[in-house]
Amino acid sequence: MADATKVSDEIRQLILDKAVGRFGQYGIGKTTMVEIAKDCDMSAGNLYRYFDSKREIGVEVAKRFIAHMESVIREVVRRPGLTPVERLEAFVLEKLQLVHRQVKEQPHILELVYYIFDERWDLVEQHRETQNSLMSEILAEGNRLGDFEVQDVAQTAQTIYAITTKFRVPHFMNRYTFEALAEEARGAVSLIIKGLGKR
Amino acid sequence: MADATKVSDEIRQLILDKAVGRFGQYGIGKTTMVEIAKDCDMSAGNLYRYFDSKREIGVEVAKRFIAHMESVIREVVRRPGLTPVERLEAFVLEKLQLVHRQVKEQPHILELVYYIFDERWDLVEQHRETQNSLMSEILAEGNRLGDFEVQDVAQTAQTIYAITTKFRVPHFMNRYTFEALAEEARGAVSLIIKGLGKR
DNA sequence: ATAATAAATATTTTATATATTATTTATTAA
DNA sequence: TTAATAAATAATATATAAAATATTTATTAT
Repeated sequence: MADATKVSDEIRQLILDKAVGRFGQYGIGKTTMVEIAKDCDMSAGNLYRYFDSKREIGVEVAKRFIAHMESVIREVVRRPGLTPVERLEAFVLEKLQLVHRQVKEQPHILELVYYIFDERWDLVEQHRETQNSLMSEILAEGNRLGDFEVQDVAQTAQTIYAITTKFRVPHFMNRYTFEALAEEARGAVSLIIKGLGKR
Repeated sequence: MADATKVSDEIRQLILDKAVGRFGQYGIGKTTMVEIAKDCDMSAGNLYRYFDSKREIGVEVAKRFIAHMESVIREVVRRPGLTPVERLEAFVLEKLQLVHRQVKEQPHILELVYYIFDERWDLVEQHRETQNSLMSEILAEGNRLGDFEVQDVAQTAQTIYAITTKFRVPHFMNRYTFEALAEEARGAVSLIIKGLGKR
């Protein structure tokens, strides 16, 4: 039984692997269930033993993408030896870089994210909470080391997340060059840092 | 001669007046040139003596809307007797309120703004410059009165404009309630103000 | 019993015809 | 000569038919 579920989870993962490839290159609309099935050496109908719908596959792929971003950011931010200020800066600038590169290199994956924006707002909120708690971690460490003097850590984290929105929403990536955004982001970070410091 | 152009400008304004009415209520797509012409008691063909295209009418209506927002904000921000901090807060919160109300009451007008996003990015930049110089005004006054201690006024104004993006982009108005956004905006303003203060 | 398929059906997308509307031009009035 | 219109044309949007694709179901294999 535990075995059966493991096998079937492996097949789910296989399907998702193949789906990312197609979705990333051609977009969800131009990818057919038959194509995904062929990539997995199975029939289209059989996909439905593992997912309810193409839509669900799309959502799972988007979830993976979000999870990937979260882990990259987490790793960068927690890299040993950084000061809290450096962590905060990394948080904002790495995310910008990540999203910007994605927009340029595999814009189709972002279709899926927009998908989630419309259908699974709960996942967006969950992501935001994850990011907020990472930011809270940075702020708390800053407080501990005496670099910051933040009263309400959680609410300040939320504020910082809100005001750095421009630097991670795909929409803006096509309007400005990466350098223009990065420049603004650095300005934002240094203003924020001043705001966090001792009075 | 000066007379002729005045007359023809009056007709242009009349056309725009009628167009706003239709566009605001039904959107640009559902409004026909014949309808606008009828509202003006003229033939559809005659509209082309005053505008090159329906598209141009749309752009001019959007320009008006932007100009209206600019004047409301300018007035609020320059209201006598406010402290620089109050002006800054008014700048952010009034804009939020204005856009939010617009989204709820006449969403179609924002179609036109998106229109401009795609076709007349120069107007968006011009608006941003206008807003930045208003913000610079606030910062300079704050410096003068000793409330702020801003090194580079212009660049700080730009930063503030960038980090308050979430509070004026229509897209976000449907995702969050007004109160949620206002709460975040207040948090943002107070963080910004700490960042502007003396070290 | 579980896993898979192939065939049947439902849904969605795409292509095409039709109708509406934007724009231009020829004509008339002030 | 300027302002306007009505009629003609070009472009766009809407409705419809055809094709492609997603999903379900009946059947077969393991």
